[in-house]
Amino acid sequence: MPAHEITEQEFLQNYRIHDFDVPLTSVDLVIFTLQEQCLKVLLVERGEHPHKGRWALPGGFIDLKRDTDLDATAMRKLREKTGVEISYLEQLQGFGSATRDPRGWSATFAYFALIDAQGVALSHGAGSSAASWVPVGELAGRRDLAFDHAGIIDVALQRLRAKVEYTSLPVHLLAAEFTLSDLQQVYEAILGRAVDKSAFRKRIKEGDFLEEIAGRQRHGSNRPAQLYRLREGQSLVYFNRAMSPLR
Amino acid sequence: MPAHEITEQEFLQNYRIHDFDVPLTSVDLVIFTLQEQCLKVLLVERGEHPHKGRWALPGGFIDLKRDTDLDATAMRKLREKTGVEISYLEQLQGFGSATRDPRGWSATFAYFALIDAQGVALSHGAGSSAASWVPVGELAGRRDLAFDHAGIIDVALQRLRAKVEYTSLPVHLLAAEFTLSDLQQVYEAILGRAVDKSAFRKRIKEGDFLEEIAGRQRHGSNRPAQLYRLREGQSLVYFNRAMSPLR
DNA sequence: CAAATAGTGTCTGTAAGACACTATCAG
DNA sequence: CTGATAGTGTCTTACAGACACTATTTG
Repeated sequence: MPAHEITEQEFLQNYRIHDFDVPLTSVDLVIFTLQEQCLKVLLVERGEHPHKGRWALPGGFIDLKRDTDLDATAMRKLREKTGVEISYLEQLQGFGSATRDPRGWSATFAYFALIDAQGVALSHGAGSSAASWVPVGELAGRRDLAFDHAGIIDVALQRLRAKVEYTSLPVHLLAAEFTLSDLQQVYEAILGRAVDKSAFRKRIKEGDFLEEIAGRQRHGSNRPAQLYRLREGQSLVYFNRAMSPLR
Repeated sequence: MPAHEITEQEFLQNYRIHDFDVPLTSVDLVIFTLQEQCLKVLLVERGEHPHKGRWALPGGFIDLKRDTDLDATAMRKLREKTGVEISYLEQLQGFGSATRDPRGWSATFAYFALIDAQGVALSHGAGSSAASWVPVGELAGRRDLAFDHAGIIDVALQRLRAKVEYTSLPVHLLAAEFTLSDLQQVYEAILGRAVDKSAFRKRIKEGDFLEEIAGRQRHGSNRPAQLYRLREGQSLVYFNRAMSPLR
């Protein structure tokens, strides 16, 4: 023990991170996609203890050497599981308690991703033996998810459904080019109710986050539909009214 | 190494949390209050390394023995610093990176609290030598805050200002009994602009989260004002329109 | 009475909802 | 032509903003 007051530099030289207990800290992802008008969540079967063999959210520990920050960890996990490089990713919420993991006090930074699942090949990486897209409707009855992951998915779903009412979020579930009817169907699939076409289109056009792709139309046995793409840098637009009165 | 596949129980018996690196994980609080119509944040002067002597958000490590979950840690910190037992508390966001703390990879669960500061005696607990309420306007120019706390306060302020536009959040900055004029002043202080009295009162009454306190009025040299209190269990009401058009 | 703040009524503008209407393709 | 889906126009409704008006106290 030095007689003088120690400097910050001396303090750091003698500092040992494991001199006191810290919780087990991880990052987990709730990855949503849309397949056949049905909202689905990606789950992986755990290949390791604890909860080996049970289904869980993709995620894992922070790589202290390679991940510069939490977003980097989340992005890496997303890439490892789905191969997807670009998508909508936001932090959902932290979950931490003494009892959520049998190994002891643990905390997780849960993320929330929306991807277009067309052409996504699910990888079976280390630590997970299988992966599958599970319709959110089938999750209600399931008690077999690992840790508190069922609860995390619930919170993610609430957030998604809330944001759909007043933001442009759902575009991220579509491929780069889509029609306004496609987009309307996404809103309807998540909300679980029909929305008025005229009101919907007025709202979207006013939001001004899409641009027509000149000359590109989708043809069917009907009037061709204009194709749109997301305008550069407009990943999330807030409308100033919710989509339907709550009262 | 057992020849058979190990069971979950065996796995847990041999598990050592420090067999691999985990980040230093903490909980920090952005505690807002209103004094003289001015929004302020609680800062404490750090009494220990690192960043000894600099101002920082109140917070610290999770007590793995006593805190059952993250909310409990946040509530405990709030109580230790302010003595306040009941207030509005929500999780803000996680912040984590390799560089935010000189001790190494660290992550924090940032919380967001609103309290009525009347009668709050700031305690000078262990690890902090002084505490003070700093007006948010004075933070813009300050470069001397510890860690990434200036950035965390920025995010908290954005969240607060956004939510004021479409929720009943500001009631939590007032004492239990208040007039509608008091409440309007809080909205105006946070938004930094005047709001129309008639529109404001219609909106609040329709939200139906306040109740008149029968017979209780505040008297001055003018018409007395009805006192209101928050209705039981109505800690946060969402309006279905933002307060002012964003476009 | 005046001064001050509490509280209401009335008009207007904006955007959502309902829904009927027109447009444009394949076959 | 029909059937199908794309896309628009018109009327109504809900509610925020502006702002003038009334109400009730102290002194």
